[in-house]
Amino acid sequence: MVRAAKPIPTPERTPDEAGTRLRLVEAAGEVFADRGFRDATVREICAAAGVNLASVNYHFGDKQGLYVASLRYSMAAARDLHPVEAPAGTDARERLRHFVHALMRRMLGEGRPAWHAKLMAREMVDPTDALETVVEEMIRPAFGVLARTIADLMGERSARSESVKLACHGVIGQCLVYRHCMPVLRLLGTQPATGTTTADLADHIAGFTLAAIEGMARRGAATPGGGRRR
Amino acid sequence: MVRAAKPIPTPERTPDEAGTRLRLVEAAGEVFADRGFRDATVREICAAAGVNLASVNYHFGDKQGLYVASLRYSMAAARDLHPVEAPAGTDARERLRHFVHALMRRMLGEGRPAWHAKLMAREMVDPTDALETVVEEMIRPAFGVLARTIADLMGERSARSESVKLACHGVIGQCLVYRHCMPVLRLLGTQPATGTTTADLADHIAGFTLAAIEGMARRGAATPGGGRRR
DNA sequence: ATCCGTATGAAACAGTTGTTTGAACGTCCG
DNA sequence: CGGACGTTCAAACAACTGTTTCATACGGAT
Repeated sequence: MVRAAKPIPTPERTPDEAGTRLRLVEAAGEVFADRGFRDATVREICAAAGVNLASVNYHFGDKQGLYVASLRYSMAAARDLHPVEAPAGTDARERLRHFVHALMRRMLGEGRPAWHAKLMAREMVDPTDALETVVEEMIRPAFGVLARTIADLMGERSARSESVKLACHGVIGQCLVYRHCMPVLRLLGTQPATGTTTADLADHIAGFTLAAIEGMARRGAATPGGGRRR
Repeated sequence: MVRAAKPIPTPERTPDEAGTRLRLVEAAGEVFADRGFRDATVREICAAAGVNLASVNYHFGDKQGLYVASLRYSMAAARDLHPVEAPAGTDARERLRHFVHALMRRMLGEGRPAWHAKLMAREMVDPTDALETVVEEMIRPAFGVLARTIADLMGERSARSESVKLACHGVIGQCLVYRHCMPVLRLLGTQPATGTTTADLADHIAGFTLAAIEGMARRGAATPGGGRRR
């Protein structure tokens, strides 16, 4: 009766109220992350959160409402814990390194952000209506940071040139493989050696990318003259 | 009664019998590819195949049986249409180019192999019991081809060295991004320009990778101590 | 204390799912 | 002809899902 008038009661409660709502979002994030939106049942989520079955509909309207809430929550956490933008004034090579490290920590991070990347991976492979939000609030800004960095490294004036875009895709792909394909790598036996840290992987990817960009510039400039990049 | 004794009646029928069984596998491949295993309903698959609802249980035991059948079917198609191994005697650079082209055609190919890569993508992001089969029959052989090629390019004796593995992951990641993230790229507006063909993308990835490998070799040779950052 | 809006609880509802059932159909062989 | 066999069919089943319902408990303002 009262409830019908407001499917989602309030966008956010008073800060001290960290009860059912928050526990639901956190449990949901974890369950959605490793079961997927459809496979995850609200019963399982509620059990994990220790709340009543009806709570999700009361607080979030429906299952999808809870899903986008947990998505937003995990995006905010990732942005806070692993910002992709380096301090102003950092040179392009170090900015690239910084970006790759942040992205890799997002991909392979432990704890809360652990399911962040899983959620995103699922959202990419089979998108829901929430994908647009994710792209606009999370991916587009990060991509802009990367594109400007790459453009600087390549000596391109526009961060929107085709070759910059391709290089960006390459960087993202190199990172993504460790989130999207980890079960495969494990079965293959090519997962990073036990001593290898996330930072080691990030260093390799940044180095690989830098070598590629400089190498391609050298090759492009080789015929006319000895034009060196640095 | 008779059926209980053989959940999956026969592995393969006589060649001319290209009826219910084949139509089911093909319809299932397509539906599984863009709905996912759980979201796809046997009702939808049967409707698409124009067969009775009970056929899937009769011919394949259960839904999962149909799933692995369609997975095998699509793997075989991809292997036949886009072999990753270049003719014997091809030099390493050209072998890399060949591999990347084949992989990219698998990822972005039209028609039958279109859903092959989608199926694989889903299987990687959220694996079922079938993943092990996929890895052994499909991914491991292909990975071996790539690893030997990269090892040759890097002048490494062993295709199993850590740096070879990392470079392989990089190549695969660069290709994967176009399958796993296409909806994101579309929303971002960074999807390949309209004139860009799959072959163009493959050429870029191969060139990028070659430049990276050669650049890293040069850098390593320049400072014999091992030019490590950080 | 009483009232009222918010929140939680247990149970039920309605729809969809994979799977099973038992009958019908066609075909080959005796 | 007449069973036997492999296959298809429409209908039903049992389990599970997201969602709703209505009753109850709590907490502060009157």
